[in-house]
Amino acid sequence: MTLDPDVLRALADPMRARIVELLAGEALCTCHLVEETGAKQANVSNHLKVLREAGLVDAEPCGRFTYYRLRPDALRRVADSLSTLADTASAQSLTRRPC
Amino acid sequence: MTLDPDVLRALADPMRARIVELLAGEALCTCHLVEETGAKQANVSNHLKVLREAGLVDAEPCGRFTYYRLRPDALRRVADSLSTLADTASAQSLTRRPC
DNA sequence: ACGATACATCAGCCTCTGCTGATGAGTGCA
DNA sequence: TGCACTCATCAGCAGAGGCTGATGTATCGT
Repeated sequence: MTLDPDVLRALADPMRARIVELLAGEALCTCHLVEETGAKQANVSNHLKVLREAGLVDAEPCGRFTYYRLRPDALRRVADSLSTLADTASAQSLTRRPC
Repeated sequence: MTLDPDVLRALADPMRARIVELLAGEALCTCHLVEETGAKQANVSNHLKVLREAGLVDAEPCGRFTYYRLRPDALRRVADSLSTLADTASAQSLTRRPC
């Protein structure tokens, strides 16, 4: 299992991480996120685009609103890749390649 | 469990992700990583500094060499935070705050 | 039909960050 | 002691990415 740079990069930004944490609790539309984060609308929209393209978030148009929903499977994939990496590291913690 | 931006940012870079994957198999010194990645020595050294400051890697000076070892606990912490975030998202997948 | 609202996109600016060549410190070998 | 090697750090540069104001599109209420 190899690490996905796009997903990790999307999660690495503090504002996007905050959005992900907010969306973990409930589905929210952009105006909610603008209100919660205090950021400008264009800024939030840009971050949501990054999260969407990384596959971390689904957009659900609903009238003139757009609800955003977190994709737990995407989060779980990253968690698994990091977990298995930690496991292999633990297993070979004493191995050291000679110079 | 909140997401650690420093650790995620450290993992988000492709070259650093590659270094982490290499270190998951065995402890390596900088010259090994320079050889494996094909990057310049200064570049690798900078990436290792970022990984070190994020707590993802331990440096073990050994004569004129410096061995780097992955810290599985740090990796597991990120994995757990992402996993619990995925769990809470799954549990409340139908909740939607009204506009 | 018109105004208000929600959202996306764009161009411009600015900061951050990764890459490189050069230099310096520390270590081991002849 | 002198030389080669490993590694860290620095200054400089170039590219990426985040923030903002402005504009465009679509939808709802009156």
